[in-house]
Amino acid sequence: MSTAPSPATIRDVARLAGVSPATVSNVLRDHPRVSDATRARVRAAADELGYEPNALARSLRSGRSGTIALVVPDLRNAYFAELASEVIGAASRYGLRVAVEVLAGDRAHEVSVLTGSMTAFVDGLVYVPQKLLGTEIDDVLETRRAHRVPVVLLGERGADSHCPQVGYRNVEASRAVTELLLAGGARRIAAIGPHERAGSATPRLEGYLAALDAAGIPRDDALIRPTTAWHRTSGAQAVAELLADGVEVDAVFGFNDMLALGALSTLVRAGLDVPGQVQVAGFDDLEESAFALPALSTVEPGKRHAAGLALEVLAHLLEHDDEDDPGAVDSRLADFTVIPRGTTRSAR
Amino acid sequence: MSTAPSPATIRDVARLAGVSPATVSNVLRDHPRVSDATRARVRAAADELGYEPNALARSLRSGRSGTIALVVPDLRNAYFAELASEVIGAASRYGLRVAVEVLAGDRAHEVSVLTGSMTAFVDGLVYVPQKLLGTEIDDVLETRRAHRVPVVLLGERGADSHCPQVGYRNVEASRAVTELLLAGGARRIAAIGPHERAGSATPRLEGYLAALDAAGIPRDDALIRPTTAWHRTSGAQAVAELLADGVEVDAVFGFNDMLALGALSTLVRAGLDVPGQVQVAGFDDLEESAFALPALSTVEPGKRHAAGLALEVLAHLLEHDDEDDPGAVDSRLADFTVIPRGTTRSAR
DNA sequence: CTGAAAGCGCTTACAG
DNA sequence: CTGAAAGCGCTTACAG
Repeated sequence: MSTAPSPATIRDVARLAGVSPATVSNVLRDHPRVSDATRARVRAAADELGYEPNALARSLRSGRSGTIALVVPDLRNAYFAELASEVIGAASRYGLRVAVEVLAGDRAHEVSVLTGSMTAFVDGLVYVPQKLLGTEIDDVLETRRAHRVPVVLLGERGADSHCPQVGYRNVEASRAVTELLLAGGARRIAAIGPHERAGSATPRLEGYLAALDAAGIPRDDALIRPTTAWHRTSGAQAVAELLADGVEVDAVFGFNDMLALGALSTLVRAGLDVPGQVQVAGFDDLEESAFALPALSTVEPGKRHAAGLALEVLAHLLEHDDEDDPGAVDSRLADFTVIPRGTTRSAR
Repeated sequence: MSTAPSPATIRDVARLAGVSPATVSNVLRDHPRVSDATRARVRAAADELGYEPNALARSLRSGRSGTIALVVPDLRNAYFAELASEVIGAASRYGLRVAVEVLAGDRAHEVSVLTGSMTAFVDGLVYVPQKLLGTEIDDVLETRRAHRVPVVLLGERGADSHCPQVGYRNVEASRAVTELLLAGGARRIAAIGPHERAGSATPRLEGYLAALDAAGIPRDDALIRPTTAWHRTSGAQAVAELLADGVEVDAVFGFNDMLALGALSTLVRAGLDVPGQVQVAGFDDLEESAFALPALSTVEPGKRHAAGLALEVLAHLLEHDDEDDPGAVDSRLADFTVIPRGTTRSAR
């Protein structure tokens, strides 16, 4: 107690129980072919010594840790926090633990997280790329592939990658939520959030335009307000500029809930009636959105579904790590749900 | 390329470079006593084979992984998400990676996260307890201690534990924010969030009562509204009940920002003027709070400071793992800042 | 049912 | 400056 004791090893337990380390190992992993008497003796010895197997050694020898890593851009962003919770939930259904690693940095940091660190200790990876794009991802993940660690991509940035991917029906969901606005009588819908970079912005713009097109409404570039940062402040500012420019507008579609929430706050502060004068809709269905005033209409893209699909694919790869054709891409899309709330007018 | 290649090992590199594995190891860890010629040959061989050291083996042998685990209750809760980001930032300043593990479950799950899983692969632990209390924590962490993995507790639940702890000045901060309400002219301040269970509720109630006492205002139990869940909905409901009960109130102190935000939304929906008729203040300074309408007055308890202190203590233990007296408790408290915003009236 | 041996892939003194 | 040897703590066939 006074001198720091070395942690007990399997050999200590074996010696105390009067058996071999192999037998201790068999008892501890519930191997059937061990006599009850031996089993009891080993258990007692292990208890007495407070023995806990060294997970590092076990993992090195067996090649399995029972844990996967989830690599996400940023937990301060509620979308990723909620998605992470879904991934953790889905993993537990497969008996897998999750270690979350956060990127929140530059490209070099993203590369170092993927090549080193925790990802080296895990059996598989669910990866939501931040700065890296399709083919770069494949290059960086070469290391993981060499070590037989399967990777599943979650989100839209991995387009050209050879990794299996799970994503959302961005075009369709975006179109559906735009149609909710149209059904409420909107004719001049601002789109907040498009940009040129890879990711969800392009398909969401496409869905928005498709809805307008189907309704016979021509595209008006004055209503399309680019923002690369999809934060609350960007949404607030984009709408403030829209109003300052004197652009006529009767609805706002934020490409994610944060943008929509920022837009909503600007509209309310400006004294406009939502949804009377201006309707608002977002994309993501964050928990917070239900509590906005008025409650934000949005589309739930299928976070839980996507997390479930990602784990289904990953669990499959974990089982059949050697047989698969490395070129085979297994891509799946989650189901979405439009959620009308207080910021939209109900259809007639 | 067609048959899955085994990952290259240090022996493969050694063979190709015509040296011993020990030399390869020395080159890769930038050991100085290696000739430039050998160094170049080893580097070339490693590149050619796409060699990446097996972190598991390295860690087993060297006893260091360069990663710590952060164990937190729930990432959906913005407070923990923001705290996690601060811990990650602080760790990077010590050259440490962070693997986040989420509890979000029952006691048994909390125990299993602490004893097994990723915590077995890391050099140290920053742990924000959820269900476990002081002495139980020590029992569960016996395993980590045996393996010489230092643990630092973050938060208020570990009171009786022998682990070093970092926390907030709950009483003082709570008193200071209550005094902000008093300075704005409040006399009937509701306290939302007290409960009997371990944690921050008790000291925050104490701070609230101390402020009232100093101002010569008697305690009124009708204004003290217990809630165990510190969510937005609980805050909204508590205030709704307060209003329904016809209790006279001119200010609300939510024991965290989520409660305050819920309270604020109920007040605004009820048509009350904030801060004209009722002032509101919270505790935590979540990013979201600055964007409420009106912006929420609150107290920043020192999340970044606490994260920095936790890492300072942990880094110290990592350096001096054997010399320390296991009974020594190193507790530190973070500095707080009162943040007046739109939900309080400025003092005269 | 149990044990001796080999080995997972590294790093660490220790010789030379 | 470089290499042979031992060993981190386990698990895994393989004998018996």
